[in-house]
Amino acid sequence: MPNDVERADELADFLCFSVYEAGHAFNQLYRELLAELGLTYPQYLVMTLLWRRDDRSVKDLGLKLGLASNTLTPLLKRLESNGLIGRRRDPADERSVRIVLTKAGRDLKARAKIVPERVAEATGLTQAELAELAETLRRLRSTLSERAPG
Amino acid sequence: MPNDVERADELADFLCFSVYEAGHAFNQLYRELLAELGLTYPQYLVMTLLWRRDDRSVKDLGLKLGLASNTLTPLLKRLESNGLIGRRRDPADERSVRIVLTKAGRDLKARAKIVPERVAEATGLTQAELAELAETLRRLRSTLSERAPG
DNA sequence: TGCGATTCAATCGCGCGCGATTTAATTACC
DNA sequence: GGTAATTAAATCGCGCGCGATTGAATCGCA
Repeated sequence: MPNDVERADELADFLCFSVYEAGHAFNQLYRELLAELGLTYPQYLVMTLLWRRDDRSVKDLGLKLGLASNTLTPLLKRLESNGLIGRRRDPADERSVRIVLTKAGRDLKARAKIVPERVAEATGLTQAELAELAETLRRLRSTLSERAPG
Repeated sequence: MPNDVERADELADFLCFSVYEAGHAFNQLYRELLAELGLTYPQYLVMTLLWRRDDRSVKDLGLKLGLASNTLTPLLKRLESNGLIGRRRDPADERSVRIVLTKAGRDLKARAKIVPERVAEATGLTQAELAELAETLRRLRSTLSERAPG
């Protein structure tokens, strides 16, 4: 990619390539780290949420991850068939499906402990830089998704 | 997502969610902007490269985008069947396939001009901030992909 | 010249993302 | 209480990403 970016629209294209590539790079990194745990990146994100708090609805997971049931249902079925979670209808509201960790799912938390450590290390960034970048992206994402309130 | 991130490994998880979401947000934004052009985000990236310089090999496009033929070949066939590009074997090296813009593909460049403008606008960032963020992500991506030179 | 190694594109299989639709349960309101 | 509107998951279709493999063309080297 050329470095002679000058105008805002070229910068936007440059940023767009950068975000695209950074996403790929993170995906690749997580893929390698998660391979021995038998998890994909999105599956790891779901497990992370469940390790923080168990027994969530599909809806709740979807809100945290920005995903709907069309993505989550198949993903959760894979986690279920891998023995990491259980899925059952909420007796109090049969529309809702509650996701709970199995023992294997809870036990995986300890083995997954090294993942964020390795990621932090691989970025080569200081804690302060990590925090700043994450916050910048978080704000950028807010700005982008507030636009066009469709 | 909680804001009480303190240790580097929690920051890494926080960053990972942020990158994941920022990627989604960009995808979403581009999807809306590109819908009227009949392009997807990766297709737009390919077209952008071809608008900069026409007549590239699949290999070259792949190097620029970090994609291999398993992703590019079907994508390029879609662009071809939409009449935006042509694909032909390089007579000088029959292993290689050259991608060239059709008239419709070249004409689309003018209509696509507003895309990066809208994106720059939607980020709500100044030119300086755009440039800095893009450069940070570019460096992060370099660091991440240089690790483990597999 | 011949033959193994390399390179490039294509193909296969699987797991996301997501717009759109469907089905079932619950809520709101008359 | 009955019906319409809403809500939650599931399903369908398609387009990426990507590890792995295949097949054809080219290169390297004796």
